[in-house]
Amino acid sequence: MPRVFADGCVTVHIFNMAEITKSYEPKDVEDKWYAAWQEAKCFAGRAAPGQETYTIVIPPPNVTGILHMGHVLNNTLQDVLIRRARLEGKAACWIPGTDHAGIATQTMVEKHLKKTEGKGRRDLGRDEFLKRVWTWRDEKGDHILRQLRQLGCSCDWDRTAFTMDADYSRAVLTSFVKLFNSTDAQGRSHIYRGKRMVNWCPASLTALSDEEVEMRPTKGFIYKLRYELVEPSTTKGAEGNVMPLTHLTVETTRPETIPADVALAVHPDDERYKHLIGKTVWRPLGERVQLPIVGDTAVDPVFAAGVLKVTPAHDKVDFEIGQRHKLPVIDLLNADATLNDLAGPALAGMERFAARKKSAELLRESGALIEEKPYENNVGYSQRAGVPIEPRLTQQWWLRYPRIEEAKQVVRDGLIQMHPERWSKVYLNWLENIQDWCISRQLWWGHRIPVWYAKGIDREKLTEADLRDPKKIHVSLDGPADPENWEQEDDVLDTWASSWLWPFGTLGWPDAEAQKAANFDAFYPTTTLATGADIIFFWVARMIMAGLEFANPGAPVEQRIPFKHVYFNGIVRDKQGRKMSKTLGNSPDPLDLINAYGADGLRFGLLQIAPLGQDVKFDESRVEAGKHFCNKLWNACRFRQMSGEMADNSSLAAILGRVDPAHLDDDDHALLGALLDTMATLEKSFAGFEFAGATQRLYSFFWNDFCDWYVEVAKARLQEPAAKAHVLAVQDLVIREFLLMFEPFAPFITEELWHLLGYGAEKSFVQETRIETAAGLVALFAKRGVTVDAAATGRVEQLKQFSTLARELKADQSVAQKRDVKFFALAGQPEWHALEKNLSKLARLVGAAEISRTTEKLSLPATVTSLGTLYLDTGVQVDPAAERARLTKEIHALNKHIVGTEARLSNEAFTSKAPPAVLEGARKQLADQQAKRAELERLLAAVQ
RNA sequence: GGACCCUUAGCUCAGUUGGUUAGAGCGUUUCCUUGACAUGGAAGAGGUCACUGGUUCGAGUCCAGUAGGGUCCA
Repeated sequence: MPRVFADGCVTVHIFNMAEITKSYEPKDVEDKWYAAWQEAKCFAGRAAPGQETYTIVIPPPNVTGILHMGHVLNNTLQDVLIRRARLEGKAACWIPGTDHAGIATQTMVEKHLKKTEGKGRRDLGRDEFLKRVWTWRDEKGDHILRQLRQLGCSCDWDRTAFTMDADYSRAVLTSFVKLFNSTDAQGRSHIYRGKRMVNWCPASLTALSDEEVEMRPTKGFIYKLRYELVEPSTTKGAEGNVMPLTHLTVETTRPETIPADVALAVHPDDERYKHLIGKTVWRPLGERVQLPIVGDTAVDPVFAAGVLKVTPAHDKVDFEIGQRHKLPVIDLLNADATLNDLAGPALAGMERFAARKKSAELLRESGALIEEKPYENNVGYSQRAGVPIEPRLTQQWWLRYPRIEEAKQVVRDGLIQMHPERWSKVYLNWLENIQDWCISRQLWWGHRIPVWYAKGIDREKLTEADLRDPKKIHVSLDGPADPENWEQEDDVLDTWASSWLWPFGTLGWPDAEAQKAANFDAFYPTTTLATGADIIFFWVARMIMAGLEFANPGAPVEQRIPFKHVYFNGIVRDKQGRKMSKTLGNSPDPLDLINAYGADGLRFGLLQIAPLGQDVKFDESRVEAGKHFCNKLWNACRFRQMSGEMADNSSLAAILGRVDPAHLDDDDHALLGALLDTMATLEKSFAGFEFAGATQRLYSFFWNDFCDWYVEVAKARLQEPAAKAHVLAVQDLVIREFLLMFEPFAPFITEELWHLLGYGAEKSFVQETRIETAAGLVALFAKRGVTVDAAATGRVEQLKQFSTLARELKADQSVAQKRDVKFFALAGQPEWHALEKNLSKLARLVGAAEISRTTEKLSLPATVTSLGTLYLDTGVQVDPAAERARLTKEIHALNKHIVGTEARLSNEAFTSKAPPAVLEGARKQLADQQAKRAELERLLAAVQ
């Protein structure tokens, strides 16, 4: 379909060798090529026998999520890796998918339900509610996967997985059953059920794992309270004097829990109180009862007055103290953190924070409150719901992690490498202090735990032994044969207890047939996991343990690990350094950026600010620069097309066949040298996951080495009939190799240009081409009789400096734009020889009518180059004073460097200890600087 | 309290085994629409590399400490 641009330019997209337009318009190109790639199924992970594979599993985004900048960075990185692997000839497989995200999704649907129908989930019942969630997922889900296509992600979409898929669910339940039936090193079942203190989220009404709790400093109050002794006593003061004692002073931030106090605790060695152990105090709030004073080493005698109120139901430490002293448990909180009747009539029914205020008032009235002062302490918040969690004693399912030691060892041994390496320390530290994992959630959306209780059994009172009694508990994938006698567990599994199977669950595990169909043997272990360090515990560590436990059982450890490399990308932050988040509204919509700058521009721009594992502040100007770079590439190719007839570009051999070794000049050699260097740099960058370095080199190679210099100097050579075909061949070669290197970073524009310049046949794609290694290209050059002359780079560098100095001189003389000026070079024979060969292109570059040799010293403005003194004849009278000032300034600047170099060289320690190359470099530098200064001084003296 | 990271130009960032005069993009100053590209070209200004000390012939780079910022774990 013809497209008319604003400037009236009309373009028609035909498949091959169309005329290149004036500027790059990403939209059409992106849509067209993505559709073509998909149609050709060229992202399919297919491995020939023996072919090296490269596998990535996507960190599955929430099924109802939308693309944000973090996804863009993370997925661009994965796409860069997978596309590069394809170009290297590996069987690349990138498995996409989504996570059912239990709490997040259920909360979202519940909110929607409330808003549209005014109902809660319990009004609908479990089955009906789940139907609604699935409908929601079908309507709103996978949006993010479509967005990833717009970014250019080359996932194998036929493998798209979802953690709630039937197959995947079966994998999740299988893992549960296997862990339930297996034991750890101490012979204990990996999975058990127990009434323990958990992190309870009063908003989501479920237990959370420790990892889902976030400690936040929170401003509140601390209340200093009197607990009256039933029998007054004495205590020892600071000087050992005996003083009367009528009450104990307790400080607490949670006075509303006093009705649940069952004791006071003091340190057993505390001289002030140890004689009181066994005595009693009056509870100051709630039912007026006597509380025992117990001695426990968990009490910090230095904190506050050294007396702790013991509230076993509402604090983890208190619970443990309660257990040690066989104290009762009074739970006065409901699931939603309102107070129940045990709190007493004054507080019952109140919300916890209101109850806190109320109880402080009551205590003040009764005289028990001594003081109330502002206080900041760390409070655990539900990461998802953002409310303070409550420690709560409930029955939950727990996992004793399998393979903890092995999981440490594979990282220590380098079988799994983390990039940057420092994260392995964080990982190991977590494993050293690992706690059992609370895997049950009181939700409906998720994998329902495959446990059935015999009807009529009291679930609250089941013992460890009962759990192993098949008459009381049934655990299996498909449930009991006589379902009428059983009731299934209501809880579902933590979302992470499904996604920890992701690297093999997406490859067919545990079904042998499915594994074969997915080519599990070729693609597992996966190669690289790219993710954020914020989920190193949630996901990375757990996947490693799961892989070791379940994948390729019995095989050597290197076949069981889930991945070989973990690349931690940084977190994308806003200009103020804040995390980008929906609530802050500080994240630009990536699709807006794609519309404004093109997907390639966004990808390239973001990678330029994404150093290894460091957080990045998002800077839109980088994305704009990415777009500009694409446009530069586009126009360089456009210029190539306009410079001469296109010849056979269909293969590297064909292009090399058009390169004429007899016509290779210094510029060709320098350019090919830079190309080889860029290729080598990329090879090194990919090996070390250093993307910023790779993008920088690509940028400078193409823009500076190729466009700014080679293309400009080649303009003169293109006028020579004998050299023209050769020069075009060199350009075709370099553009081809550049497109191959650039394709992983900018797949759309490279694909388009690849075809426009005839590198690829119709219905073929860049990624089907094998990229050469630098060494491989050197060998191909050699076959063609070409040896890249490394010394040419230095000679070209001299010419670059020469033109810069010539332009600078013109600018100084205010004739920067005049093109009819004359230059005279006062040069020795070798210098003139170097210049003579390049006069036409130099004249063109600097904008001169003529550059010629002079053997006489002239009275003209001049500059000193490494190829001789260069005089500029503008035809206009110069101002001697200004000339003297200019030369003096330059001499002054040069002097500073000479002084420094002289000082170094006159230091005997330096001359005796520095390596010869460094020493020689310094000597040569000094000689050059001194010669230049001498010449500048001569010029200065000559100005009259 | 423990661990880790960061501090380089006005802004965002490179700078991987220590070695000429520390780089890029954006911004900024001057000049330029010359047939690839103004999404461009040319020339320029702009840095005590947070601070202090140490190791070394030589430190942005290595070591120790200080200050500020950030993250994780308790």
